[in-house]
Amino acid sequence: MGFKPSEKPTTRKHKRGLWSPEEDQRLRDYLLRYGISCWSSVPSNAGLQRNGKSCRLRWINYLRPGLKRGMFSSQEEDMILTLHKNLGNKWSQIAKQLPGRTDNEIKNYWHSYLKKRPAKSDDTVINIQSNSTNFCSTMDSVCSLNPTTNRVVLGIDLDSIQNEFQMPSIEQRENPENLLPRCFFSDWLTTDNNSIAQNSEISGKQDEDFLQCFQYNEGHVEIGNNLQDNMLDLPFTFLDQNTVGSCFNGLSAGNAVYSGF
DNA sequence: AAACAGTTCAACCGCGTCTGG
DNA sequence: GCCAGACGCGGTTGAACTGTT
Repeated sequence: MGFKPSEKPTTRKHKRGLWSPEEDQRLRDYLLRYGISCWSSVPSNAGLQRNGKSCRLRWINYLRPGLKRGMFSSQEEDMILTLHKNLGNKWSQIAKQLPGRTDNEIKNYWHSYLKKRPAKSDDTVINIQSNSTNFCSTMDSVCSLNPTTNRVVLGIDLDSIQNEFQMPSIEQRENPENLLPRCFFSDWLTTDNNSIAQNSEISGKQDEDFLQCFQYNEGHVEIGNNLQDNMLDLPFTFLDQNTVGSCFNGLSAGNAVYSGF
């Protein structure tokens, strides 16, 4: 934190230090309602004495829906070790491969636990490929390897997703007046850079299409093949794009569904 | 029970990159 | 091309917590 709360200068423009529950609530309410256009304007609009940077960090690391709290599973540990071996301290890149975890969280975990741990054999990825057990569990989702297709399958409990992300019910979906708040799938489903657009079988599709494909495939998305070769270049594919519903047809233009976070 | 040491993790800082004028 | 503001990332800090003596 780098400060002592008791030493807060009264002349400081922005409040610093730990966030109070009231501040969290203000920020959460504001962002869920209006989304993010410009972080620097968020504090004043939300009635906070923080700076935009602090708000952004608080949101990303703590308030953002879909974050997974608590201990890392052994599978997650293995993934971090494998990815860190390949990437080094590219925490944001590593975090993208671990749904629900933040770069800060992973970085802390690395420095607190993994760095001190004796090196394990580095066949984690091979182990992933050699059996079909889940290797990545998150809030209500699991990643596993489809041994037939040799692709990673992300399976998600749609009920929990709907609750967590305030997705519309079937009835709500049919009513275009019911617009979603922004949902926050970017770190669940995106891979690095533009790999989706570049490599995906849905190249060229827009964000909404992507999410539509995801949602109405019973929560299953295959996210790549040849995992062993390059975990960071995972093209997305969809098990069945035809099962997409009209779930997000009610979204108005500019009402980003999952991107931008 | 108190003092000290070690650990955890939320938050800050600084810098590089991106973007729009 | 230049500049300023915004954003994103990795490194660092230190309060709070936990364990040990």
